[in-house]
Amino acid sequence: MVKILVVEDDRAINGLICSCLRDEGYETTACYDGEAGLNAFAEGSYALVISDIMMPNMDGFALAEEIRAVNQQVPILFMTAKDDKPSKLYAYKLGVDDYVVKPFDTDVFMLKVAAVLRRAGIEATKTLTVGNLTMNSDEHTAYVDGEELPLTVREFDLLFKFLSYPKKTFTRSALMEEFWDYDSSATSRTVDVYMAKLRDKTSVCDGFEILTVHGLGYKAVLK
Amino acid sequence: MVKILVVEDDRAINGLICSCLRDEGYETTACYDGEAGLNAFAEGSYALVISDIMMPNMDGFALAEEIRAVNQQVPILFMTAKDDKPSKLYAYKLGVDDYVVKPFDTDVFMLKVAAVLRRAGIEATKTLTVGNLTMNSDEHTAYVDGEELPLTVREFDLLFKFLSYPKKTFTRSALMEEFWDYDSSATSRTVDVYMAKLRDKTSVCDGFEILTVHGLGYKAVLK
DNA sequence: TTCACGTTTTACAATATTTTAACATTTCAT
DNA sequence: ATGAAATGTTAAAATATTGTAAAACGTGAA
Repeated sequence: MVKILVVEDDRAINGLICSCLRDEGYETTACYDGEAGLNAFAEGSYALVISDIMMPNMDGFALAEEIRAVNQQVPILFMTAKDDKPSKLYAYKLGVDDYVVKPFDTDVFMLKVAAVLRRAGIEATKTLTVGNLTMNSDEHTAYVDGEELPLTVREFDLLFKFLSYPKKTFTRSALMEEFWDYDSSATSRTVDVYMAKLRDKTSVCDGFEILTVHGLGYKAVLK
Repeated sequence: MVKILVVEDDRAINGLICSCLRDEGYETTACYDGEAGLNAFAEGSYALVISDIMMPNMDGFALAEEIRAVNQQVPILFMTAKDDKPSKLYAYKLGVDDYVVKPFDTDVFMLKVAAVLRRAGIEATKTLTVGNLTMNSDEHTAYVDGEELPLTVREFDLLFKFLSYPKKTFTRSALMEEFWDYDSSATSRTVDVYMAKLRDKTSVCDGFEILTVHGLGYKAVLK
């Protein structure tokens, strides 16, 4: 199920958008200010964020910035009455994927949503580049300076996850829960072994580093 | 008839591309600058636009922007010598569907064209050529160096799929879901047996190789 | 029915990956 | 500084996955 986060303080508009999206088969979460939006984003895994710009507590720009700090992948679609060029430029600088000026036709809007998701589905989410490393989840391949870096499935999954959320610390148990079978009896020390392997294999990478967070787990940081 | 618009100022390259595309059964229109491309696009109904980036009068980015202003659907494939990241990002932001860096192999290029058309939901050509192998999905026949390669229906379907998405890894369950009956009780090991058969039968092919992705499934890679 | 042919299962060998376990080293709180 | 706890490292052992050949199965044509 594709989940979309809708952040818009005007409850009527928010409701309208959510209902249209649900008609199209998406699952929606409504938030009425930027802060609530950011909290909701941290909770669930959303395929797309649709946000107004002018909102109480935290505006759309600030929200986009906060989201980009933890996630460079998720597409963000701005929706606003502002049609001035500086706002537009600023939005694109933040890595926003599209910009819709209110009032808009819901049909056109839905097409934009579909286009953004399609683009994200085809390109953005499936490939990831950090420094001289490129990972492609379709091919399940990793390349360093153009040369293939052989990774096992588990190694690939772990590295892809870490690089998808740079700076985020993952606990051993969170990783085990996500990548190991429900009934796997593996010790959490297993994760440590994988980290050692990944550090070894990615020692030729120049864009990031896997750090230990003592007492918690691991994280990848960009450099 | 599927019509493709080719916008490229280098007449030699433009001619080469058009001739390859016509060989595959597409109808082509050649334009030698962005402005001419835009006019041509407005005239006819094209299923795909292939465009260079650096061109006189109007560059590829501007052309894509103009096209997107009137048509959000048509797939656009950029073709360029530029391999810099900003250009790439900008291209994707404009809703470009793929990006080919020159010089490129015509085989790979044709496969990309077919893949883009397939994603756009446009019926692609029925024949596929990789190295000395040619497959025709209408006739369900395969030829190696002009000689027929006998394949069963299932073998044909699998091989055609793999070569339609080179480098993409297919899991056993995805393949079973696509090619086996809903209520088929076949084990996923069945797929392995077919892979062995295909590897055996295509051992005389020089254009690709079927690789195992341990823990996931299989993929075909061009060589 | 038998035969031919494609499909599926099975069994075992060959590989590759994952996990354990042991010991080394580092970190952190006291 | 010191010791307990956490983490690093490594290789062998345990598992899991894949390759392959042969047999079993199913189906339609002669």
